[in-house]
Amino acid sequence: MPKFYLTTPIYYANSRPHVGSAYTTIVCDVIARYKRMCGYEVAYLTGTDEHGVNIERAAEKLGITPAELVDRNQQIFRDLWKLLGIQHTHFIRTTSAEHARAVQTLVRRTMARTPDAIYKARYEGRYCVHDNLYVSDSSEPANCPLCGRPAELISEENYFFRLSAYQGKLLALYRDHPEFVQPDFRMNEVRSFVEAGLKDVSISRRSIKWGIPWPDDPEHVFYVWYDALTSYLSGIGFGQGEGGEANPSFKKFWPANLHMIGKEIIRFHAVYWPAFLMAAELPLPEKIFAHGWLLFEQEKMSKSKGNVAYPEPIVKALDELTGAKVGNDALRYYLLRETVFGQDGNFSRDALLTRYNADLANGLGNLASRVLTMIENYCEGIIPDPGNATVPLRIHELASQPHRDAILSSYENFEFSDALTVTWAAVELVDKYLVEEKPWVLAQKTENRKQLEQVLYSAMESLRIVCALAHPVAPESTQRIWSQMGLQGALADVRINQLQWGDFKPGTRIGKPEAVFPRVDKKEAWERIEAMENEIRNPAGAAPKPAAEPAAGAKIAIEDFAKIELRVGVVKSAERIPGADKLLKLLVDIGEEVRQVLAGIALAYAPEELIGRKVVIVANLAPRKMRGLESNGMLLAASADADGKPVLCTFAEDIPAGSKVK
RNA sequence: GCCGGCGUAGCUCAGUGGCAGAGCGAGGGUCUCAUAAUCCCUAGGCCGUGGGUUCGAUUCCCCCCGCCGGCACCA
Repeated sequence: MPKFYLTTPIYYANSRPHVGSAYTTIVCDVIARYKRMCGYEVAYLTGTDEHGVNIERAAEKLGITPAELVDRNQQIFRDLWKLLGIQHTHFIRTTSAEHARAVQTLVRRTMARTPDAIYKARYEGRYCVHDNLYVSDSSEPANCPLCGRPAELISEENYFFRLSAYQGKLLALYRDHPEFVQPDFRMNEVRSFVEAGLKDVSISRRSIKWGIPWPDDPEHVFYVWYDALTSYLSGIGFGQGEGGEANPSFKKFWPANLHMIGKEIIRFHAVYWPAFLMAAELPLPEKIFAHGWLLFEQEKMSKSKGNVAYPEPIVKALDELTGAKVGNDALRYYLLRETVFGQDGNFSRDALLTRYNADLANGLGNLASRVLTMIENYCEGIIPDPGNATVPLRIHELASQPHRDAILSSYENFEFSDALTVTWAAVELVDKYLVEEKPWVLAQKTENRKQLEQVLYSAMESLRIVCALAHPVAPESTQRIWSQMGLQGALADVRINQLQWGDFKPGTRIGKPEAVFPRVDKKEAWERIEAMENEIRNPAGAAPKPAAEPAAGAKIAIEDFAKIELRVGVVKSAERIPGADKLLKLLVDIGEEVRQVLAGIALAYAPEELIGRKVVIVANLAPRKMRGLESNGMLLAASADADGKPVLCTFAEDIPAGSKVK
């Protein structure tokens, strides 16, 4: 039996999952179910990334230990996956003993096989706590390229991975396997990133405790990305025996056929990860697919905007309002149907409810209902024998092998929207067919019996095939229709690539027809979802959160603050810098001198409107060069979140330039 | 600034060198097996602007405008 091994990212367990994580996981589940129906033995790994400063700090805030925090959060992930019908076969926690062993085994193996791949050196630089990312930018101050938050300054002895040595090998990999990264435009982005040159990366930390200890050097703890990526190995059994490959499950499933990720973490998967594996002399995964983001009502979801959507309210609200278990399939269908996979997509409750009523309730659900009712009423609930009547041409087209194969090929290429569009075209066609043939009229006269039976058989057989083709996306409801049609066993066991017209056995006794997708009132559903979302955002009894998240982490002493010299400055001149989008060159009078300060505020402020304004300057910041120009100081500005435009600090009353701010 | 993509009916998007399409929404009609479901008809849209190639361009090329992504850069 051929194998297929796919993974979701190992989700960071510092908070609960939103629809974005659910999206990735659902997509993988659809692929996993599809592959199983094609006869593959599937290993499907997901899990939680439970180490790092962020977890430490989040736990500290709640007054619990990191272990307690991640225990709690990983359970929320598991519960959600259960609610969404996710059939993962493996779940890895990075705090588990077997994972720790795997990480240590991997690094030992690497040092044994490629002795110069890992070395110890002093790291002085910036680290983004939020994204667990070392910021390679050597300028000062540095900010995280992912989230834009200021990176924290750290200086410590670290183990480094010699990524710089892998530029040529990675480029060769991309050249020989252009399918390695998908979609293709991502491959191009990755390639140009690597062509621009690679720096070595730190893969250990000394300053934190909450991590996996470095073998024979327990002062060090593994860098979170090295730790987390290794989950793809440990999750299926790596880490046993000499070299780590003794486990039969690992032998069977590695290398992964697919790492499904969001586009924001492509660099780690398409650059770091293959380099880590090359150094360890392990086979590389076959494919990295980076999908787009799910925007919420056209905006990027972000906690600070308060527009994070969670999956649970949608699923539960639909289940409650319909009195049927439909929410999960509705969400899955919507996510895969509405967006072009790979691109950014929009998540809109209104569109979801529209899709539910139009495609699921009025479409598939109603078709099942009308066909089953007619079998019940006109054929005593027994599937009729069509004899050797030819299949009506148009129906036959949709049920034919080329058509089936077109849908399967869409699944194969992760073109879920296409697969569903074509599958649902079959639903429409059968509806049309019924209107044309009018079985309810045929049933009036006994001489039409043969034709009636042929029509109803064709409709049932089409419905059977549609259910099978839609099963990976809508597993629960298609199974329910399957059972109502009198078909035995699990639809999941059907070999989707061997579907044949005519396999529906005449004489089958159907089950009791029952609405699979009851219609919902959109307004009512919308309000119910909204209410449940608010419940999650602001749990009853919980104190409302302060609007601005306090700078994560430990308090500083007054002496620390005293090191910072803040002064009032007056902007004397301001001009754009050629070649820079965001940067302005300012001359600022701070009393005893006029300083040249560069500030990244060009998107928010026109140069001319700044002249004469009183601003706050960090006066004792070390000079730094940007775009070839020296900056002597830093302008203070506030921004709502990572994407927000900066707003300058200013004064309501008058105050002379040079005054100290404290 | 560099690289890439996009700009088509109210909305979401397909699409091809030669009569501009689908779904949703809206309007009208129809059937009655069905979940007030199905099915049929109806949108006269400068296919972003301006040039060019061509017998002919929405589809090929160039400029411009607007939007988006990656890199660089940045609070």
